[in-house]
Amino acid sequence: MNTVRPLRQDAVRNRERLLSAARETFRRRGLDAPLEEIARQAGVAIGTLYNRFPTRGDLIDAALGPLARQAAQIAEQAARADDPWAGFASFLEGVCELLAEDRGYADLHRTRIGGTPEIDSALQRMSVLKTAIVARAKTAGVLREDVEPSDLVLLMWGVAATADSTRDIAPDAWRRHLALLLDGLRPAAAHPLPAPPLTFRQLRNSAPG
Amino acid sequence: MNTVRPLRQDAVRNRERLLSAARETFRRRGLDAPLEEIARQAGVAIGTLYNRFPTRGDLIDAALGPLARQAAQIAEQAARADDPWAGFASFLEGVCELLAEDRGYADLHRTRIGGTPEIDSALQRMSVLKTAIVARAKTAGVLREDVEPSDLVLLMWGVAATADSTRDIAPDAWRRHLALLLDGLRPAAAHPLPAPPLTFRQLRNSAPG
DNA sequence: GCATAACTTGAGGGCGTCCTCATGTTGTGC
DNA sequence: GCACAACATGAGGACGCCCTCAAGTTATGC
Repeated sequence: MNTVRPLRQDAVRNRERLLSAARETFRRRGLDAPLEEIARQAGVAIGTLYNRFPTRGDLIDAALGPLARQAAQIAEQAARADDPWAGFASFLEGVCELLAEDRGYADLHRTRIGGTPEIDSALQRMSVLKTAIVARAKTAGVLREDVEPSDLVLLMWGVAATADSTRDIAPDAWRRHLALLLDGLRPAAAHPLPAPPLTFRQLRNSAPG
Repeated sequence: MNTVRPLRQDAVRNRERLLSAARETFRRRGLDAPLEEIARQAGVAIGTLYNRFPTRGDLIDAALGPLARQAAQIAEQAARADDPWAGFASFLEGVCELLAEDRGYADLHRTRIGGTPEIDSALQRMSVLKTAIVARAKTAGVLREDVEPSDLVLLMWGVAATADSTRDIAPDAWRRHLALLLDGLRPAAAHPLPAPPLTFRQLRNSAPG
């Protein structure tokens, strides 16, 4: 349990540059973007990248931590909203906005790679808040009773997919998709659902594709 | 305009095997599956594959033609249904079923690669029928007025994405997603939509990802 | 059966990406 | 300013995939 030796100044600078390049590249190309491109954009040799971040996961964790925190913050704000429906809707809209703007975050959201405590705890916190937001909306009678938090995950994956396909051509098209979904989530619209909701276990094991 | 010389018998057999392997592999791995895997599964050298199908597109066209026809058939049946809503819903459900079962068809649907007349005309026919199905449901008053055929494309992409992520773990999860969407498409549920629908032009230029 | 065109084969060059490591460079503490 | 640990570098091996082509094999028509 010895103290971590501080980085040398040039190393700090290069780390900064790498993170900035990683954020940008992951945002545009997703989490499986070539690492060599990130190094090039950072103006640094590929070896330096591997020096600082031995695995892709390490770089992802360091680069996307802030985004995960931002997502948790969105959930917190939504949970505190005066109107339960407005809170519920703004949660979905806020997260989908992140998903639409950042391919990297969308990948993270889908595959939950996060190994670092920072990301894990942020995602955990968001998950808890999501459950609370759903519960509050249900008891207020503004959300249909038969939807579960796990459904929201599926729906957000769907919105992320349309956002992905239309990003370059109509960056707001996903809002239409989401609006239709929201209308389907209101109690007035409810017709019986044909399949059981996903369990947490199922959700954990899905989507490495 | 000379007649095409018939293939040699062994060539015919290899072609058959290649198509069968391609259907299977595309179904499981999507349209960018390694061609070498298809050749291997067909029990044929890679050169033979390139001999018969010079480009990936050629192979896709030949392998997925039947599926495109099947999709058009689904649309035809849906257009002929007695109940306009049932027809509309069965169109979405039928196409989504294809998308969920076959990653290759989902890719085709997203990227519209088809160069062969067979696929092109099938997709074309489906597009026309889709418009008719939407129109009929609207005039019957069972579908909200502000949705356009192009919206259905987006929604289906979304369902395909969730199907993709849950295929191995809960093969019917997408039905829940679709059911929620359908509820959002009913006139009773309608709240104003926040963005204009995609134009055909926009749809054509989207999603090479 | 034979000649020949049709077909098959798989080694191999090209490419992009991953990751390592020997070598060279630079910041830091004394 | 020196010495040394910390760091940076980029060539290069490994891998998987693409696609070609010279050489070998086989079906087909006579």
